Amino acid sequence: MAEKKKQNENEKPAKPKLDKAHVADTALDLLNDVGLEGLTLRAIAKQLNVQAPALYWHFKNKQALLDEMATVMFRRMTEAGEVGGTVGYQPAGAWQDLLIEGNRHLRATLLRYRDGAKVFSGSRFTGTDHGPEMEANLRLLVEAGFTPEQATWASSTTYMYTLGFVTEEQGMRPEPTRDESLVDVAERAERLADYPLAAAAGSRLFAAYDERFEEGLRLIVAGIEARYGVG
Amino acid sequence: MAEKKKQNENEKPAKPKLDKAHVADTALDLLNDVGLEGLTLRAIAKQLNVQAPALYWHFKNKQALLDEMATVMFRRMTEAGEVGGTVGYQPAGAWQDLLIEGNRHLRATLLRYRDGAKVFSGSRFTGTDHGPEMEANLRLLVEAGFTPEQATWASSTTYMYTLGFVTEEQGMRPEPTRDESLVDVAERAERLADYPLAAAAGSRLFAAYDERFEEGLRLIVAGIEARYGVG
DNA sequence: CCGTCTCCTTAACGTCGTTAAGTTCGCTGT
DNA sequence: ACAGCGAACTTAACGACGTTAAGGAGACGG
Repeated sequence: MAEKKKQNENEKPAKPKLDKAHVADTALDLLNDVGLEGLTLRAIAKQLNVQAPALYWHFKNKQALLDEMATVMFRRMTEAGEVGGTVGYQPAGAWQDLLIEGNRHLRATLLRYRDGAKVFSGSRFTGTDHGPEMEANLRLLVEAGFTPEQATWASSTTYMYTLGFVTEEQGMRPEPTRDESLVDVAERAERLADYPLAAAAGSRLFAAYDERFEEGLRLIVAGIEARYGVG
Repeated sequence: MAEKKKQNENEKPAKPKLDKAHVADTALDLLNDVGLEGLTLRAIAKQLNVQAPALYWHFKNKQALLDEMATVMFRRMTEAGEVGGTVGYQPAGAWQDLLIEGNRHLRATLLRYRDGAKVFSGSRFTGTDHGPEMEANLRLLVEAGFTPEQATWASSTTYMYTLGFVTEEQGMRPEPTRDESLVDVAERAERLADYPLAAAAGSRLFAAYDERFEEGLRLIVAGIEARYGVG
């Protein structure tokens, strides 16, 4: 009875003791394969070589798991060494770069996971990991000359825009790898034949997400410059 | 052929023959009572004095019903006599009023239904009812001096912002009538005690949605003015 | 009067999130 | 060395969900 630790060659390859982080990681991987509607507790459990109710030892319910996933997404977003992620790092550009780079990175992070925006915006963070990031961002804006209120409005507006944009983007083509749209653009153009501007807008809308996102960001930043008078 | 459509009505108190519009209307009413997660086919059917599978005669599946609900929401939004709703109506203000009033009205419409933004952005319109509205909006912008591309970007950016905003807003306090927030602001402030700017931003964030939405809209419109040089 | 089409019913299937109860295992104190 | 105990899981099951299959009532045209 002495040597029962970790030998036993032809048995299950791994039983590395579940924990919150591991479950959330596995669930995020699975999310890319099956999407949010296929992300069932049973599927996650199977991926972990475990039965579904085992997850209830680590999470009070499915929403708590989703919250943890959102927190992991946020952590990955900030620890990827992005602007404002590490306190004290002063970017070469001004506050404009902070906002643009930050939201660019937010979008990129959400796009890494199928239905990433829905998971993210449907959940709330579990800890206070978002505190330092938020603080650094706001302080940089305040130091650039904004009032705290203006700083809040500026980052909130860009944040809402990015979340809305990616939610729509992933609703149209939820696969992060594939490139095909869910909407048949030709069929749509036919249906809207009587509305040439709307039809033409459609072809601009359903393609070139990157460019459209960037332009929207630039619009908001230009508006902040204009209204708050900080150049 | 059949002229004998609607006689003999003094029988049961209600046998009004289901149709798509009636089902969608009832479902929208029910949505305000039970929310999106409580909006089951069985609950909708019960409200219609009908069994759940009866709905499958009118809709191919639940998503088709949600699409119809979104279409009804859009129709109600435009037929409420809003800017650009009726073709040819020239608002007194400039394109700024078109964008601001239009998005204001979009938000108001989404807020009328519990989880309205989620229903709306998770669905696609069923007909071409949105064609005239979209066309009128874009044409007004083009006539104001925008290129078609700029017009598309301008309305798309504000649209994404509004959708993202209301989605977050309803995620925090999903009840359209109640006023209490889902987040305990005091408890949150305590958790973020070490991050004064973030904590202060929180109290600005979780209250005064109206003001925050308006300010974001003004920021975007100011950016459009600045970047596209149309005053 | 018969057949057909429309619109709905009853019954059931498989899957979902979740709970209850029991089992295994490793640590701890004595 | 061993009883005890709590942590981490299992098996079993419940009720509700979206959805499908099959059938039945009632109006209509020939």
